[in-house]
Amino acid sequence: MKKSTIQDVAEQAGVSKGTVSAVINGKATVKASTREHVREVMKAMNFRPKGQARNLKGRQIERTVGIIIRELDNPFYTALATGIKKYANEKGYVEFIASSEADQQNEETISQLFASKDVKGAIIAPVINENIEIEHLFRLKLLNYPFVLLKEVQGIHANVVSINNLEATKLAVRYLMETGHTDIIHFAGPELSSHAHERINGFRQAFSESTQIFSDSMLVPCGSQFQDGFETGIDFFKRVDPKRFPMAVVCFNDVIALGLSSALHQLKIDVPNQVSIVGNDDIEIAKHWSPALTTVHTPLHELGMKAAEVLIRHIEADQILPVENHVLDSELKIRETTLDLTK
Amino acid sequence: MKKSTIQDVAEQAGVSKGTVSAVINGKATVKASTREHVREVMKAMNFRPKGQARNLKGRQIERTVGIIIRELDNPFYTALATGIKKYANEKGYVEFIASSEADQQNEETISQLFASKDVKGAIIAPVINENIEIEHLFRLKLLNYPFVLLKEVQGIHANVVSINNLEATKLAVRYLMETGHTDIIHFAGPELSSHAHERINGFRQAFSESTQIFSDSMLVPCGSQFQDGFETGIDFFKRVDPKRFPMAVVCFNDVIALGLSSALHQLKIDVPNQVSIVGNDDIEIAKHWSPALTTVHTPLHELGMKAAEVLIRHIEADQILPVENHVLDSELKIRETTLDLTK
DNA sequence: AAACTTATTTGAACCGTTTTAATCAATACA
DNA sequence: TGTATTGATTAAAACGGTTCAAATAAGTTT
Repeated sequence: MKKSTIQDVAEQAGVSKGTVSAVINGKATVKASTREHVREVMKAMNFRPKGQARNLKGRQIERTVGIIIRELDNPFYTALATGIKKYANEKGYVEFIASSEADQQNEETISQLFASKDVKGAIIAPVINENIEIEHLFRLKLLNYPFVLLKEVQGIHANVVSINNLEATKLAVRYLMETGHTDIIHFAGPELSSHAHERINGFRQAFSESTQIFSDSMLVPCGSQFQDGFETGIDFFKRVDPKRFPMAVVCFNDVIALGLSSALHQLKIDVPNQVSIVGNDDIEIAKHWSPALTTVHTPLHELGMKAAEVLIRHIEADQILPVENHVLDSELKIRETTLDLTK
Repeated sequence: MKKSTIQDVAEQAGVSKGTVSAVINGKATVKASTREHVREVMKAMNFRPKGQARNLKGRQIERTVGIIIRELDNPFYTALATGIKKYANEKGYVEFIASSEADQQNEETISQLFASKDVKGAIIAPVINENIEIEHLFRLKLLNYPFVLLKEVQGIHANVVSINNLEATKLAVRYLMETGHTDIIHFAGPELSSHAHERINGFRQAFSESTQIFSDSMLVPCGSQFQDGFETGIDFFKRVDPKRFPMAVVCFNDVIALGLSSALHQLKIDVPNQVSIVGNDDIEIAKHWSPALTTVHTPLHELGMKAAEVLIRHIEADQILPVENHVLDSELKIRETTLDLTK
């Protein structure tokens, strides 16, 4: 069954397209009785005017940006989106958020939808996995569609605004070393996550830049959810000889760090006196947790603002601007889950 | 400066519109050299084909729904959106999320944008305040645009899927009464929030349905953020005579309940032995908190799923369907922050 | 070199609205 | 009664692309 058009309505109602259009747009020129009649026909036919056609005529001055995040229920992304929003709103833009749920195909679909709906530009947290597909990004480039990636993607020359994950983890490890820790391990993130890999590399690299020696046994596979941190924490520490304390755990993210904290509490292992914990991200709850979590603050807000700034500049430029690449630095927030052994 | 069109590009490149179109769409029929040349002209002119015009021809089978939430960085809404997403994705829909930041004007702008971009329908968490504006909702109705409200709005007959806030709070109070509490107070939400009012009413009503007497002094203005709960908690309990214990606090939401928990911890007041706490919403962190928070579980997931189900049914119907109204019930989750005095 | 093929390109029709000048009808004015 | 005036409606021209049959160009075969 074909969708009805304004033409169909006009015929059915015995008036011209122009009149129907006037009714749709609430123009005062149409006679009350005609308006009523046309409205009834519209209802009867369940006629929904096509927005795309409506916008065609007359310049559209509307300002919109799209954001493609990877997970909806991850505070990491909502914090990021909040940063984007702040800058974008100041400039009069509305933003639409969509989540790829870490699926390449979804990312592609969404990016094409943004372009096809004349959302003016997009900020994309790209899905990264083994055989990464970037054809859709090339398609955007072909359309001169402005976009900013939140992570470098091999094979495409595009705007990037990103976090220095490597440096972030090095910051954590370096601090622990400086405060006298000699037994440092890493609760690592998901196998597939490139963030996780970068953080593992940061961990390694911190050792190679120090006098301490790295060993593979320092890497404990964990995950990214609270439950992962909790379970891995129980599993690991229930067979650790208390004589080994004090030791320190650098966690892939705050959420598993909190899970670990919870596990240690249950095992009656004292934080930070027996085990020091460092998180990563500095999510909202981290500073409210008891004990407050020492963590590497990821400047999500700044990341979002910067990405929005770059995007909007590119959207509004008359000419195609040169590609930009910005890397933001993290900052260590020392709270209550780390012990300074030099004191 | 007028935006360039495919026509401009064609003239500049010395080819026809059809050829430019073929280049844009990567058709194989165009000669390599021509393609290159046209691409260069496109770049030089920073030509961005208008998506709306591209879609005009050829049936669009695309499936999209929009969600208007009130706050981006509120897990309440992301949980809700996750529920919507689950159902919508199953049905092959992509969703776009936008936040009104509790601003009436934004809600209006966003809803019109959704309609104008042919997003097939919308789920709206409406902004409610003193002089509520619903003209934009009428405009949607005129367009036969399918939408579902997540809260009843006076003056408009539309689809609604909502939570029974009144009943939720009554559940909490009733439980406390049944377990022997006789000193129950309420940390109330923001002045302007209609949720907050409903919950206050629920609190009141629970008393009127019991033998205990309600008094205005039981209502403590608080807010909705962690910090609000913390500060109000300190302020209130630092001047409570310990002889008054045991007492119980029903909180507007989980976030302030956690803030209160934190405050009591700092004041060395024991939860639940001296003070029982009941939250509302059952956010993710509530069950991981120490002590785990007793709270009223708001079925956000179900709410989202139901709203999506109703919306998609209305989107896909040939005829205009009758308006629906669904109210979902909450459920009490008894954890560690409440003491049963009858035991 | 004529006759076929195949590779490119063109031009006109079309998509579903809005817009506006023009028409028609009804009423008011002189 | 003829002439403005006002009110409603219409018809045709946009809007900015896509599509596709037809035209043209380029290569191949005899």
